[in-house]
Amino acid sequence: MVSYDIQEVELRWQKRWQELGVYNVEQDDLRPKSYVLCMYPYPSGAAHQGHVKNYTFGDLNVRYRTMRGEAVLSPIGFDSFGLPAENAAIKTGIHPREFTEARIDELRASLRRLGSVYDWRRESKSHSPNMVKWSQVIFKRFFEAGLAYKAEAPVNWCPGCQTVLANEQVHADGTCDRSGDIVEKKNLSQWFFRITKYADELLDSIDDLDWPEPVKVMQRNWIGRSVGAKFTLSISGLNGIGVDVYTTRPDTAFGMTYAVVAPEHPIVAMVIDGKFADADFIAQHGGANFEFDPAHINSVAAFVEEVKTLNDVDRVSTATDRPKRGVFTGLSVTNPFTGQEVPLYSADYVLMTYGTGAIMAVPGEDQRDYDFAKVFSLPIVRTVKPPEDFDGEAYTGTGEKINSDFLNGLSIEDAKAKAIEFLTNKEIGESSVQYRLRDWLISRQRYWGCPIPIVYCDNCGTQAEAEENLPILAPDDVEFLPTGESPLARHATFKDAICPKCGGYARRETDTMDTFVDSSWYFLRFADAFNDDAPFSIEALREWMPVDQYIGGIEHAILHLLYARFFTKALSDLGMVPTELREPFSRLFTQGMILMNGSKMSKSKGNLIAPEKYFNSVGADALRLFHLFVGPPGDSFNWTDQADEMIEGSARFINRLYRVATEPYEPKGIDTEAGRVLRIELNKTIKKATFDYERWSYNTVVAATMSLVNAIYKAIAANADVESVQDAIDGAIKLLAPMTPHVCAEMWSIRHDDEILHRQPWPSADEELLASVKETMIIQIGGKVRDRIEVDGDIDEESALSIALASDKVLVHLPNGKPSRVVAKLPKLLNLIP
RNA sequence: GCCCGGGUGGUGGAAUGGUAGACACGGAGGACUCAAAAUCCUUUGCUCGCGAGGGCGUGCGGGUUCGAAUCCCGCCCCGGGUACCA
Repeated sequence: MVSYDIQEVELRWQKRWQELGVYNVEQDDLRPKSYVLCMYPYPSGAAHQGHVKNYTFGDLNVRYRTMRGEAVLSPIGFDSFGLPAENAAIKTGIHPREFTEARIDELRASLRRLGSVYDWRRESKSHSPNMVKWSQVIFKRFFEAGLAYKAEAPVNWCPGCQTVLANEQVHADGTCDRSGDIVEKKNLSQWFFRITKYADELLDSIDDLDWPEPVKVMQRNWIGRSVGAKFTLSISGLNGIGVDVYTTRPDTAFGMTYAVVAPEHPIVAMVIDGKFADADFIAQHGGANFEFDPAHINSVAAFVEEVKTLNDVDRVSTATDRPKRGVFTGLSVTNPFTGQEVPLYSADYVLMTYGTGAIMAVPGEDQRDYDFAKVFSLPIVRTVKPPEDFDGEAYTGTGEKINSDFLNGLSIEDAKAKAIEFLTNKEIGESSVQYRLRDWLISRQRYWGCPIPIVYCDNCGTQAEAEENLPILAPDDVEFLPTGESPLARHATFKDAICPKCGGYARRETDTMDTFVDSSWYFLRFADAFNDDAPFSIEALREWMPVDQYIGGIEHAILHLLYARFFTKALSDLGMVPTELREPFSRLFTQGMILMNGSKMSKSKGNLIAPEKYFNSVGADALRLFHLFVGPPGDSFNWTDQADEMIEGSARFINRLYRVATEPYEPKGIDTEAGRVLRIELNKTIKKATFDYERWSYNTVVAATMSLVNAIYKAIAANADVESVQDAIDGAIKLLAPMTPHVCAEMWSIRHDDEILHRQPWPSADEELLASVKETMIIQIGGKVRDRIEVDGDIDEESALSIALASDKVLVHLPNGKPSRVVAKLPKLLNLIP
């Protein structure tokens, strides 16, 4: 079946593109600039099918845009810090650097073998001293600007990874994104990035991004802005002690029949400490009429203990179907709207980490409160009139306000505003905006990451390392042990530092940064990869940023893409990137996954079908073509036995074109009409393929080109003229050049005296020729197709009708011999209504 | 539960309100060959009919329209995200 030496041709062209530097670009390039980037790959070794798909899309875009006359920045690098290398070190004793470099070499070789082209001079590796230095410089600037801070907080600890995790790395069911272990809560002092400062801008500017809608929706939900009111509920019988609550429904305050605090709320600790049974404390707060039954101290303490023993999975995952649990605190609070006292409960359906950790409970209009009220037999009052036929429990719909004194009769919206006005006037509350988004925890108790460039001085406190001392590199002489303690913390001298302020002894921070920090700015470095003075310059970023086309997996919808957006905005405010650069990625494409039996094809599942197998048999071009042809780029593909047959089919098509492109064509006689038909087909295909390239419909580009090749074979069988046939072949080669680059380059160079195909301009369709083509007019009777007739492209309704009425097929279905009505979309369609 | 996608031949899929099933894979038949492979050609939604031709058909039920896979309403199923966020 093979008609050319695939291995030889593919390797030769890979070498040639590299030597010619076709895809090396300079800042002073005069062509229009664009930037195409695939997401920073983690180097896990040789490429898998997911990589092949991803990098084929990337490479295709680079080559297509280059042929369209653009100077395309196409860089590549490796997200080379991370846990697997360190875990391997614990297991095998091989240093993470050595391990990682070997994996990078494998992945790099795979990408080259795939035929992916890059400006390799710009290659980056997160663990290189150069990149570590710039990560640390950026951290230092963040620290100085108050965007990086250290705080004690309840954090997610993964026992499997032996480190803390960001909220974004913990799944809804409380398991670790990477290892799947159940994440534990620990109170630790950790470093955070103040991403919440940008919550509003991160949310609002999503609208303007040319990104897939599902990704935009996920980011909006993750940031989770909600608008409502915050106010204080004072403890009945005491002065100066209260509980702040947050609600999005201040209009329902008249329906508050109890209040709830989270088990971790400070007021709960005060109950357990016996504060409310302490005569001095009560006297201090003017509690002459205060009543408290000390029996509650034990029952509250017991409840808090019970909750503590539950991990997140127990507490959260069965959220909606588990009966509500809680305990009466023994305290009452006063509803400021009604003046009534209502009981204060503690329950774990209220989370300390959201809002104020306390709520007013309105069982009439909130299902969770309703469920709790039922368990504890608490009163339920409706403040919104439900429809007549409402038979649910809590009513959350719209309606007229009732049982709400001065809010009665108002709409919910108006009542909200008036309730906030009431709180503001009484100076016990105000309108408030809350976010689901938390600050980004970046500390990791691991070795193979970028060290946090901070020292702790007994005299001067927490200090950023002096810039001239950067990079701070992790020492090589460490022991990798599965103890859960970072090798850096155990190292004899790494901790020893000099305070940059006073010059005295200081203790060095031993935690490293989350690897998502590295991938939050690497794309900026590519634009100015040779800069020795700064991570990047404003001028270079003005030339190349933002990334015009970003390509990667949907699994990064929140984590990487949100962090990178935050970095861009923060760096912009710090003056390190252009002020007008607020978003890093103009257009995003998320490719589909490769599945096998319904689950993701991956090394850990042991269901990999290695690309090497195909590189060594049918070649990279055929494998690329298969991935492009199999379906829409955004769709997942379930790998079955049929895949091999389809890959064979791709190889067959390539050979079919190769044969016709390289064998001499000597027609016996000339059929000019056959030539004309082929010419029309060629120009139609150029038009369609170009349109489809622009809309990322690569599977239909392949289909259109296959049709063209079929037409070429037909034209040859019909003795079409040589020029028409040769033009059609050249056209097909150009249209396929971004998809199957090697064989196309080879065919072009054979046919055109060693010319470089990928430096050729993109073909354009002959519109004049296309305008002269006859169209097929569909004749419908009452919407059903009854005949098809060839007509001129500019036919008018009158002639179309007379042609139609001359057709027997039409007249059979038209009892009166003429229509009662005519709908014409000429020249494509004529619909006659009987 | 809520929020996104999606449901079309034996299979992957095509069709931006206008010929449903392009293009492939697989199947069937044929040519070439001593034979096989490779290659080339024909055919391939279901159904009635010898045929010309007709009927049905895009998860299900309604609707809008001259015309619906496509738009609207109500369901069913599959995939993903999210999960007591007040």
